[in-house]
Amino acid sequence: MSSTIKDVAKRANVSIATVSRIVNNQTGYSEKTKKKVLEAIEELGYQPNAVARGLINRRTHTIGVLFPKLSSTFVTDLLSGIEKATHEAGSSLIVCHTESNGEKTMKYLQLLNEKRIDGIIFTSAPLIDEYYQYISKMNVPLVLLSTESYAYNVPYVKVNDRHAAYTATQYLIKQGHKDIGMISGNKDDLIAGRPRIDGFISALQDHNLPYDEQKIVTNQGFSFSDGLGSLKTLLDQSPDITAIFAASDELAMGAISAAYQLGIKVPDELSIIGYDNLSIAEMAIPPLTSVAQPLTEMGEVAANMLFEILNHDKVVKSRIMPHQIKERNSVKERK
Amino acid sequence: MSSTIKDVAKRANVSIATVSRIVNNQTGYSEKTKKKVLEAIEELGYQPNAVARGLINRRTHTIGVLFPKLSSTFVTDLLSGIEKATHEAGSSLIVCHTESNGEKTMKYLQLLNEKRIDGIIFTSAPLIDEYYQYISKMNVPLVLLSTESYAYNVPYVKVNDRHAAYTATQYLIKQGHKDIGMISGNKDDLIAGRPRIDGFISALQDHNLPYDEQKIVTNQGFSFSDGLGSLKTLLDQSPDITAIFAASDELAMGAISAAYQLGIKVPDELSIIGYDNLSIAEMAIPPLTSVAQPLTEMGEVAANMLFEILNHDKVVKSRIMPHQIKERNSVKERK
DNA sequence: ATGAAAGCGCTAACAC
DNA sequence: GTGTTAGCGCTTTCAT
Repeated sequence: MSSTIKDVAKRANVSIATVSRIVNNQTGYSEKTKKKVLEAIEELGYQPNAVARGLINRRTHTIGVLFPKLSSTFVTDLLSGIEKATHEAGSSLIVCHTESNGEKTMKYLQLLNEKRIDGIIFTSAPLIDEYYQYISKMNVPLVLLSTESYAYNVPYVKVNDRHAAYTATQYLIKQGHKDIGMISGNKDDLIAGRPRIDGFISALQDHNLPYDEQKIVTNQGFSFSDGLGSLKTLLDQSPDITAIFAASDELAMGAISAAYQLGIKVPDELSIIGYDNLSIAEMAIPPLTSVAQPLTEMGEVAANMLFEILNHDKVVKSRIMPHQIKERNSVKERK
Repeated sequence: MSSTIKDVAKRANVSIATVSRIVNNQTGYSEKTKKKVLEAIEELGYQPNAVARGLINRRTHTIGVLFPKLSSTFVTDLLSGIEKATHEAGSSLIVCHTESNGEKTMKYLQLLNEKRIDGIIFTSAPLIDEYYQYISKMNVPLVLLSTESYAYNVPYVKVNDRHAAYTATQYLIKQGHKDIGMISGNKDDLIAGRPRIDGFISALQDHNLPYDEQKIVTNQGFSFSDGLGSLKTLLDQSPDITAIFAASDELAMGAISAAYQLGIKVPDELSIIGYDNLSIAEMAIPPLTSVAQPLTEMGEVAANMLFEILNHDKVVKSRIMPHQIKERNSVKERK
């Protein structure tokens, strides 16, 4: 049904080469022919076939983004930034939800390869050797988002997790808290788990506050249900704490819910600070103070990096994004 | 860098036609050649070029999904269902976030057309004439998700909003509430706004409960901040209500937060039921009772519908998905 | 069972 | 300023 460049050429009484030149804003035609061709295009409702273009130009104007199962609004925020920047750059986005499953990731990578996408954004998961090797062979640029690689030199966009955790803990300390606990994610997760724990411990030590292992409860992940279960454990281990740093907002929400069930008043009896500043933070009761990551902006930056490489062949530098405390009402000053 | 069918043919000492047959599991070659070719493929790491295939087959194995800005986890749930079914069907998904902006939608539609995607899922927004006409010209199948069209005969997947709202209200009534208010979305939204209001009113009338306009507060949208502002208005208008039906979980969360600020105890002094059963519902304090829509499943169903049309040329029937009350602790029985 | 060749819709090099 | 032609990587007749 849809017409081709041939149809346009025929209708305007020119060759397909001329049509191509005009469609691509090149030079080498008179104003008169241009007008004629444009009219023919209009009349036929001609839209260039991006598939044919992709075949010859070796550029599909499509990029792929991979992400594992994550706290949902975390993903949405990242994604909407990526999507925005991608479309502004005239490309489109193929999303691949890997469910933190290695096999599936390889399948996706293969798919993206067959589709000859222009580049990849790899999100929130460790870039293991197998993936890296495969992507290298694909020969397309790669940007890491909300993750980084210690083994390979791949540009990334993320906040400094250790630093952000330090800031959060320090905030609690400045509010007068001296006995502080942490509900953490997976301590074996070297990207987001461990650094936040390290930042927490550093802050305590730098301020000469007591620290021992009983101050931390670790979990499998960063989810609400992890947080729900962690509060009691933490309180059992360290009954005297007056404040908690939770390594994600969902963890914090879980802790708040658990506190409610236990009859512990937040923030009067216990202060809690979260991490991420998702939209759920403002819905909490009380509204959750949190370390904000600029997720949407991070998504945009990552996508723009990719296009920088793609369009200008530039070597890009990784970006550490700023974090900041978003104050709400879940932390109380302790005199 | 990546090799082509030609390279494989050369390496295996056969013609490209033979390679093509083997790759596509057709007939017309000996086991011996097959083995030879498969080896060559393996050695070269050959992956067929989907772009070239798309050009000749007129099938890109890519579908597009359009959605406006929405309560974020609502989108994620829908999206993950679509994504799952799409990849299981061997296709990929291009996401287009339209921001409820008409102009942008047309641009996306054009883009999807140029990319020659196989089909479209149109989500959660009214299918206006301009879109419908354009998609018709594109000549690709269309499925509506979480929306429907009264003007055109387009298959859709959604719950019966009016019925679901009725169920929610009836639940409140069965819990002994006689004076019930509603915090609604946009009353001019004929897809999700109006039907829920109608369902609410019907339930009241069917049970001989008093109804007047003061019982309902309408909003621009379905957001948390809409809900935050609505509670006081509703209580001012109708001070005697003991229960509220909120037309979305975010609206409900907003109302709960407002109640907290006002010192009103939920559910002891005021019961609240939400709509959607998003993941935030379980994070609320108290956990929010809500009318559940099977969002992920709806996404899967919509995608599968599209593939049904695409692969088997079937005429598909619209699907009304079941809703159900997910009981938590925000509604209290009133004796 | 296998190969040669045409062609999908387009771009770009070359010719005039 | 404009047209002719080769070819991107593949599938599919049509021969053999």
